[in-house]
Amino acid sequence: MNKKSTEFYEARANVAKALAHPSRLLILDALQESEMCVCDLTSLVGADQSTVSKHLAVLKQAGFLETRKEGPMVYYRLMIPCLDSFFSCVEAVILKRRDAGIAACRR
Amino acid sequence: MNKKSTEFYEARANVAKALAHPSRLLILDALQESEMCVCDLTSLVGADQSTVSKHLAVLKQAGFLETRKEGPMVYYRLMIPCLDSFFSCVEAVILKRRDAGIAACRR
DNA sequence: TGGTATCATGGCAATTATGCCATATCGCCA
DNA sequence: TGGCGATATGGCATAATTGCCATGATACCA
Repeated sequence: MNKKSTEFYEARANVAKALAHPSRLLILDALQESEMCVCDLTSLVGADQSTVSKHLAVLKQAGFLETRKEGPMVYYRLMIPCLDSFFSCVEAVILKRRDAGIAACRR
Repeated sequence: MNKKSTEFYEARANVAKALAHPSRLLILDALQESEMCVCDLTSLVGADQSTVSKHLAVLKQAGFLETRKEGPMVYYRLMIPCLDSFFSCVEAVILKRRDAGIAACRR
């Protein structure tokens, strides 16, 4: 049996942490359509520009995004093609909780 | 385009948050084999029993786990069958960051 | 060169997560 | 009934996250 190391799970937890914020999920969703500059994403998210910039840094550092400079603007694009299956599993969890929710999550 | 609501992303972020801890990922991994009681998982994780119990509560509340009581023991079992695709996408992100170059998503 | 627009970063306060201890609850058995 | 083992919960201290403000850095243009 392969005993997985602590780093194994820490690395995965770091990836999950990058996804653990509504604004970052909104950003990933938007970038599935096409690349966008920070200004576009700032107005989309509706937070301060510095806040959005930090969210983008988190997603880039985690490995989800890459950047492209064009003049004064920075365009972010999605680098992970499997987010669909990722989110469909998340959706399954949400549906599961919604179904069982009233019965199972109340104590 | 259909503008998704804030709750849409908040619900998904809550699911991701449940995955954003190494101990919880270890627990999910272990439960893919078979159901386990809290005492088993406590020794597996190597933390205080109350800590593990709280991790399990997080995973259950998020919709990943269900419980079965047998005498004084509580057995937790995995309720989400798609974690494999979920983690393979996480793995793709990790490889992407490690290479910082070309990495395909294994499906 | 000065001004403006776009992004990134430092710093700070407020919120949230984490982990352990102590303790409560539950099931079982002598 | 009393006691023990298995879990859950409250409380608290510490750490991490979040969001905004202020500011720095860069590109472009008049």
